[in-house]
Amino acid sequence: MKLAEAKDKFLQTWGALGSNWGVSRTMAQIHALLLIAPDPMSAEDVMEQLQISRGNANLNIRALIDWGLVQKELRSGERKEFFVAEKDIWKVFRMVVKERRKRELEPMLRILADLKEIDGSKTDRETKEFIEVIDNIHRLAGKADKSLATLIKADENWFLGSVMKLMR
Amino acid sequence: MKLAEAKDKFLQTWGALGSNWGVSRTMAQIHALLLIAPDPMSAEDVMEQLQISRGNANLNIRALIDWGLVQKELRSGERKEFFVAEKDIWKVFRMVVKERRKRELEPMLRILADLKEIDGSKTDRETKEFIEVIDNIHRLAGKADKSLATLIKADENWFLGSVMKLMR
DNA sequence: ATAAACTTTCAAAAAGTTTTGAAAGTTCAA
DNA sequence: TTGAACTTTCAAAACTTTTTGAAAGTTTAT
Repeated sequence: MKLAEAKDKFLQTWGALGSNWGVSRTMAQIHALLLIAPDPMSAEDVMEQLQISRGNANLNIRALIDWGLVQKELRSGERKEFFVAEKDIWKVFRMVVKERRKRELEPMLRILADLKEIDGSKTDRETKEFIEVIDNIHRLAGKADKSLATLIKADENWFLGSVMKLMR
Repeated sequence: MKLAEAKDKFLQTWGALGSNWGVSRTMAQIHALLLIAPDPMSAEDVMEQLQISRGNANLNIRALIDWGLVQKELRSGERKEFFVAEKDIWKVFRMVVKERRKRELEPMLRILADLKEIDGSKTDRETKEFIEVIDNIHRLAGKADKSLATLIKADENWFLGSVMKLMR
């Protein structure tokens, strides 16, 4: 396989993966592009390489910065902004987990806590079943939340090393 | 909060969550509905409660069965099919992880292995950077794959218990 | 103050995804 | 067999998300 072909395949694959991870297709592609770029790229460079519009490029680069996956790099004497991706994949993974925990898990925990406050006799089957299910979900979600909080802070080798050893 | 209101809120919340997890909105709502139902429900029941069409109900119930989240239940003397959701949330979680591992992680691992086969001098910066990045991703993805394989087989208390203790 | 070099915004268009519902298919009791 | 009771399929419609591109905004050198 030629380099150009491999690069393209990687952009496509990373893009597809992204849409399964709450990161939009283009966002993931821009990230992929920056990941394999040996040097910082300007918005213009990104637009050209991925054949996307100025607005689209701008929007998604901004989102990547928001997620903490890309950083601006300014050069003295240049007005243009350049961008670099975080290249430590373990850090990227943690960033994504962190962001999703904030956006999804935390709101859900609040709602579940609310739902348990349902009033009425815990005697009829419907109510009983409902409370039981919500409670189970709430407990698991709580544990997951704590585990993720720790994972977010953890060092790669330490984490994967211990978990995998543990798992024999 | 009244039971009916709480149920509705739960259906909406679970539906929204689903779309972040590779399970379509309606699919997740049907799952939620079955989760809190004290008894098995027929396709007709689901259609009525969720106000969705026959085709939609059928398609998504089938998908849920595919994912292993819902099971058919036949009653002798009745031609209609009834459906029950898996109510053990930890099992549900494992099922989802298992399915996504198969659908996303495994194909990606194959592609990454391929991408490393790139030919050409590892001397120029572009090629070097590319191989380096792909290799890092491949290694992390491999570790993740192994960890997930173990998690899928693990028992809830054992898993969360040990990981959380470990994480202190 | 001006203009060149950029970045940001946003409404409209395109693309992608999900849902519908009518028609076709299947199963089973009689 | 037949037909009633269901389930499945699929093309078209509805809805959602993403992308575009032109216009507006910002910054900096002169």
